[in-house]
Amino acid sequence: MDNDFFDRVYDICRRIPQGRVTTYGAIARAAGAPRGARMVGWAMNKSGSITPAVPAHRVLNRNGMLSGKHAFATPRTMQQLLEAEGIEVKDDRVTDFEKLFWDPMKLSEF
DNA sequence: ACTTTGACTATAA
DNA sequence: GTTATAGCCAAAG
Repeated sequence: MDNDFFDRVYDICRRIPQGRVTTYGAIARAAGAPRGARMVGWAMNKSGSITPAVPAHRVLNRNGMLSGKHAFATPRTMQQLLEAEGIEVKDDRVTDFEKLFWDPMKLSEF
């Protein structure tokens, strides 16, 4: 694949089912950069400038916390989007995060 | 070209 | 349990 790491990240993010969430580490690992979790976040930040836009609100940190809420239109946007998908958010953290966690590699199934 | 920062993660105290 | 520090890699200043 000639796609850049960022493009691969975007592709994975678009594959996240609605009502599910994943972590930067999982995406980075699926993209071939297990140590590039921060780059995933950087790519997400750029997601507002790409097309089609990716559901960055479904990407959380390893703790299931809404680490990137401040990058949206308003810090509240991310939580609202998650709640709109049936995800319960409490104190900037997704409840039952482990239950809603979606592994991109599990779907790709090498 | 060099320094600083960042939507992270893991380990140590 | 939380807080601090280090490792990581790429983009922005």
